[in-house]
Amino acid sequence: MIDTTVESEFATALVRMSHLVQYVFVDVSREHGITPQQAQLLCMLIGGPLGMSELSRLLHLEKSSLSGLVDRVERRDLVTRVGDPRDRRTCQAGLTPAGEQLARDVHNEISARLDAMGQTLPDADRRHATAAITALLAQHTR
Amino acid sequence: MIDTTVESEFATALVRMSHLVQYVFVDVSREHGITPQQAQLLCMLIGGPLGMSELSRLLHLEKSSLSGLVDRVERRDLVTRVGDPRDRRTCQAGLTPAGEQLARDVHNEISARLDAMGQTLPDADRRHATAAITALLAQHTR
DNA sequence: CTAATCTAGTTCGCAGTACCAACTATTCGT
DNA sequence: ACGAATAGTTGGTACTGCGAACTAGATTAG
Repeated sequence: MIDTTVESEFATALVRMSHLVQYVFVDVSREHGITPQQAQLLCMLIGGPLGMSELSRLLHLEKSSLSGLVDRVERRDLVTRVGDPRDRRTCQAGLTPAGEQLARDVHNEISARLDAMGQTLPDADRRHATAAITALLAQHTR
Repeated sequence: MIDTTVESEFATALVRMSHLVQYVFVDVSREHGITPQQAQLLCMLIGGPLGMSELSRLLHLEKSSLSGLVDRVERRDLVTRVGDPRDRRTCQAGLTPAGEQLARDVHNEISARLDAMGQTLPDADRRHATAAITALLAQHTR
């Protein structure tokens, strides 16, 4: 039997790294009493409120999925929907004070853990890898 | 108001890269009619059957979650449970021929897409980044 | 200016994910 | 042989994410 499975060190490294990052997300979110999806949403709102359509695009979610996600964090008083009087169809999701605090805590904790991992790398290597990844992201995020 | 949010380029790059990889996983899995979790399980079994406990550890899932996941792929005839006569408590999950084919297809397609992304990087940069990530993974995977 | 259309978001039903607690069955230690 | 440890399953709950159908408000065409 022929082994038809392609082995790419690059792809393998990315996939395994991705899982490692996911696990950090899961762990930190859980420690703060929310789900990773909710954490991602909160972190995305740190920069300011965003419309539902915008969020749905940023999070790669169908608008119906997003409605539910926002419902659940709103029920926890972490986010509020604010309507726009200029276009009464739309609304913006923004962080409540509690949500703002939680978002920053989660964001900082995740950054701290990933940075701690990065410390095991020589500074030059880490900077080089960061630059390469950032360049790759720039190419593949429209 | 003070901005208490830490900004780390390294952490940000990892998180965004992780999401990009996740989207590839979601897209490819969907195109093959399975969920990303099922795809991850199938890919993990390419190397041969594994016990439920082993899988639960590798996938960071509670054993009850894994039972359900294996149930669902077994219902689709992609995986079978095989009991061990030497220890009648345990069982191994292994790929069926259809599962083997699907696993390889999904794995190859994911690798191909990630490699294609990597092509936008100079060879030296890509190799350097791969080495750095691999080193980091070695440190943080027991 | 109204009718047709488009857009923004919600609701509903469904399958899947993941957890915990409780359980069964088997094996191991003494 | 009996109590403890181990492997896996079951059942209940909350959350995730999709598609289809829907509501309401904005926009465009005639």
